[in-house]
Amino acid sequence: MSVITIQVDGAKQEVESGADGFAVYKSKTVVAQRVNGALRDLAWPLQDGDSTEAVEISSPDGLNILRHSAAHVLAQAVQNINPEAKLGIGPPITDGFYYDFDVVDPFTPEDLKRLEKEMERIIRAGQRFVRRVTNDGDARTELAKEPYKLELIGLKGTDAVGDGAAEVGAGDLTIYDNNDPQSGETVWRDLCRGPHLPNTRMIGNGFSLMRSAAAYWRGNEKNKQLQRVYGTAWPTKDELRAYLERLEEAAKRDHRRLGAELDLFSFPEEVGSGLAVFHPKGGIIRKTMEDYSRQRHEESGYEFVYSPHVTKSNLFETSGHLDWYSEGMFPPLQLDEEVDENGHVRKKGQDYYLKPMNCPFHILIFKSQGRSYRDLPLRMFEFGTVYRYEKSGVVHGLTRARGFTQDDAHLFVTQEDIEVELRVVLEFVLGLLRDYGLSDFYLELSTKEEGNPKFVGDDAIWQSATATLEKVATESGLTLVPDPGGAAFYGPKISVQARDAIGRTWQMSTIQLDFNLPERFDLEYTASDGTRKRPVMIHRALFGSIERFFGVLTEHYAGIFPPWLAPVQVVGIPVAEEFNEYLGEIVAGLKKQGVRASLDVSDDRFPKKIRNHTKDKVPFMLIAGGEDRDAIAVSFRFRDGTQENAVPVADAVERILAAIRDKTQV
RNA sequence: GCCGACUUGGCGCAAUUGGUAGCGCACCGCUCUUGUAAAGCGGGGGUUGUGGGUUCGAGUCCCAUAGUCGGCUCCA
Repeated sequence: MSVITIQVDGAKQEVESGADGFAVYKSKTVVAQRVNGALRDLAWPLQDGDSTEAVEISSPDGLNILRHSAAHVLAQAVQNINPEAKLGIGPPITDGFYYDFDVVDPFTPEDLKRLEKEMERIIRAGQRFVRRVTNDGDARTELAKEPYKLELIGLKGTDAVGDGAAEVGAGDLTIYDNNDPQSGETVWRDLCRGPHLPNTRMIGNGFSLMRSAAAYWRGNEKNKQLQRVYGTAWPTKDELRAYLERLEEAAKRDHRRLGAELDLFSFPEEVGSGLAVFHPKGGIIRKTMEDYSRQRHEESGYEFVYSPHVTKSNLFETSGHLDWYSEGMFPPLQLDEEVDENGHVRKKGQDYYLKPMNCPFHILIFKSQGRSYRDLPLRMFEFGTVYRYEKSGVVHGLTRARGFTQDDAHLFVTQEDIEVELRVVLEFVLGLLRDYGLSDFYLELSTKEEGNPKFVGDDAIWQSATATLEKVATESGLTLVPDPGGAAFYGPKISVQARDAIGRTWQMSTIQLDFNLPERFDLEYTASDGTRKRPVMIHRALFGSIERFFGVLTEHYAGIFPPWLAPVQVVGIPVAEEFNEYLGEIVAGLKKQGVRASLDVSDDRFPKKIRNHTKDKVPFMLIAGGEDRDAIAVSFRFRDGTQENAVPVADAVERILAAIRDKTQV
């Protein structure tokens, strides 16, 4: 036997010729190897001079391999139970995997249970995943009964593969056989570029099927819907359990659930899908958010404007919205048409639309008089309520509604001022988001997609606008992620993405440059040299929509709002009725200073009162009995159950006022 | 919009194969109430989302419709 020299995890090693990953890695937690930078099965034979690195099951690559292998096992289980099922694709995704099937009947929850059992059987059998190189012709014969796989073979090597990349890649066309370890027989196969776990046993018991849903083949609405089964898979049962607990935790802070529990808002069926009403407690939070936003805008040179909710159609014809986005608008109200007895139109009617955007109104305000360079930058701000006809399947609590209020501003600036104005706006946006308690950001630069007719306007203008945005974004020091094709139809944008308390990211603020609408509306100002020039518009919203931001904050805080936002900031809880008067005076004093404080004089007993207000997530509970009254003190209790006794009243009041004033969390 | 599931007092849930709609919390009343996450007793409240149908009989089966949920597509 000859000997070859290879690099194993950076160290030189001599091994027998023909050795593979199994010969090099003995650890059971190594599931694959990276050979000369490419992910390979452990069974991949190593050549002289190769460099190989171990892929641990718990590494990002390892988890993907585990999950992709679990997807194969799922597909095998489906075809074992229903041989007529046609295979779509089955890639790993964040925290799990899915596989798409063309089946006559959609999967039921009972089906999923049965599939899990069958998967367990396959996993216990310890089937080997074996890679086999094939070619177009052979693969087509072998997979003749799999129409979707045949389509993928035809797409091999093209960009159109998209999600199918797990099946066919740039290299050889490969099929993975699942071989029974006893008989050596191939029991199942799938077109796949791999790599895979050495055998199914390594999937262990850390997997679970989560749900089924329909999904369009290759993500295209015009294609047939396949039935998708989602699963999750982890190296160990404990990690699976921890994952399910994380989901449970996220469900607990779902703003739709907290909205009902804390009596913040609701979506009455009588009003319509996606249309919220805010209850008094939610109303206080919302008003506080709005008041603070107004105050900051005022301090930063914005002027406040107002515009109506409906307008004649010509406004949105000029803006271009009716051309491109009429599907997203509520249908028109047809007014003023008069028809005579013969059915002939005597007076032509007029279409009115609910506004899906505020910008055209602000533009009209700009146009209401001749503008000079001295007026610029002109910053118009409005809490503008807009209505968008979201498709019925996409409405989602406050985060995707059909009626919502944008904290919308439009800045009219000279070409020369764009950069400095953008910088100021970005700083303003980030500062304000921080005040509301979000602090972990990155930026996304949404640009135009070449060749897509959705994007209007001159290429050169797009390029310079994009370059300016990129420059400002980069200078902010935050991470900048490209988002090709994500721009608005009228211009590129920066969006601020914020991570919440449990690490989820939300798109918050957007700052969009617009060279298009000023053109369409023929906006002009007189420059210092007397010439007429066209201003540039910057669209920006911080919250995006107040409702959505409200929902995000609710989830970020899990309903435990910081005192300045909490609907009830202080509750006085007397140990017994006798102390109502003593505590009542303290509460009255707080109220006089603008604190949202109340005294619990209900018939409930003392412990019940503590329970009630803790559940309501009131930040400060002031408790008083005989000891406290004698010392002119209170017992200061917090919603996490901690308490400080014998706090002098003046100290307690000062701490409450400070927390509210400084917007700190307690 | 597409696929699937779901909808029972304010909220969370029950109701064997179709056979008298129940429970907890909340609410109302009374009694009690000085120390840290649920006092006791009593009471009211639902034509089971809505509209049709099948049946001697429908919360339960069928159709339609509204809404919700999970995905897909979409998100100016």
